[in-house]
Amino acid sequence: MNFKESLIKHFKFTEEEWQLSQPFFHSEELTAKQYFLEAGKVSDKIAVVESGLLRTFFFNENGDEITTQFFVPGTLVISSASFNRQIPAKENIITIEPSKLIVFTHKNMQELIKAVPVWQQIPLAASEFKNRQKEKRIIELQTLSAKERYVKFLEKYPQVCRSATVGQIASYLGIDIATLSRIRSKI
Amino acid sequence: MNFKESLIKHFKFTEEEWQLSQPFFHSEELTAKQYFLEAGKVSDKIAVVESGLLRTFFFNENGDEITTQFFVPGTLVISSASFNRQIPAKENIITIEPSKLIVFTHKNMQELIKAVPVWQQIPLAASEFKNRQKEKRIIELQTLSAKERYVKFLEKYPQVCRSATVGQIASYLGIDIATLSRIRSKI
DNA sequence: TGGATTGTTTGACAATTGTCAAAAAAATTA
DNA sequence: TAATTTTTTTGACAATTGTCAAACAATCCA
Repeated sequence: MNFKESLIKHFKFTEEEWQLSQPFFHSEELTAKQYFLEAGKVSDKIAVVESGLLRTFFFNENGDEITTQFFVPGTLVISSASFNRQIPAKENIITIEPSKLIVFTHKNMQELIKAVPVWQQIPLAASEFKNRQKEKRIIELQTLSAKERYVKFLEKYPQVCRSATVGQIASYLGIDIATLSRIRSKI
Repeated sequence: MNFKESLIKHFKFTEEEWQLSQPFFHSEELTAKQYFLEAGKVSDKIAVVESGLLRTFFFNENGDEITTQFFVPGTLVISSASFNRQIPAKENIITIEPSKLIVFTHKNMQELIKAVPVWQQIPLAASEFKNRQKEKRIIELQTLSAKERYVKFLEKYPQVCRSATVGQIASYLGIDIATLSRIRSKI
């Protein structure tokens, strides 16, 4: 299901509303390892992934990269804190693979909501969806062993396992890279 | 800062808007260990904590209670999944101490938004706030050792440490109860 | 009050996970 | 392609965390 179809399905967009909306967003293609957002800058855009793969990361006090999110096709790429409050981002968002995105700038998003009222409901729905995702992730980190977390990750993100490095996945799961390598060798 | 003051400060409520809003919510006092929401039921209300302490928990496959959130004064008590989508809750919300709550029913909340438009912005703001909270919690679970998580918890929730049991805090931090007891004895 | 229940601590030990270093493999680029 | 860089794996070992069981302490009511 692509972006248009899911708007029609989940938010009852009409064909007309879809047509009216189009001028307010655009497509962008990023090559591998290109930044969508850099730490320290104010995020002025969000995007829906059409194809490819992205991740969010920051540097911890030891200078190690900590990956906190992966963005697969169909998901919303956003730094909530930076985009919603227009403050500098603490994290980076970068492509892992070449990716095609549907991009909404902060300004266009505001105008789109005014121009096509059905969009009013989207930010809350998106925020609540992210909330439910994070809640699941919290419970996994809270209750599962390293091996169990990896097994669930494999099930949920089989594509990511092919493109992301062991180091990226390890930091996402809160496991040491050598430990994850051993877990993988036993599966 | 109480509930009224924070609406005025963060959402620019006028005295009149506050007065108009009052008929749409009410105060409730719960004794210790009283349920605010039971797993399996559809949540029909949310609340702001005036005083006291609550927690969310569910049972894992071994039948152990897993505490996933604590609600201190000033915070919003909600099961997002159940309240927003009106589906049965997977988790319980229960008081730890006797608590005083400002309660909004699902029906009243809808009417309040219609009657006093300044409320329109609240659900999104609340959802985004919860998102930022959860993001912080994820990073703590992902990057900190058991001891570090407990130290941060102590700083953030000194009140909770006094009322909650070691078992509740341990499950919240994803630590075995005996291990947390040992960590505590060394601080 | 006293008995029962619930919660906490502790010991002995086991399992899991992390650290450091080096080797092997894979990816990048000159 | 060859050289360089990055990533992954592996070994030896250490530290952290979990398990099971028992003792101890605190709380709850009858």
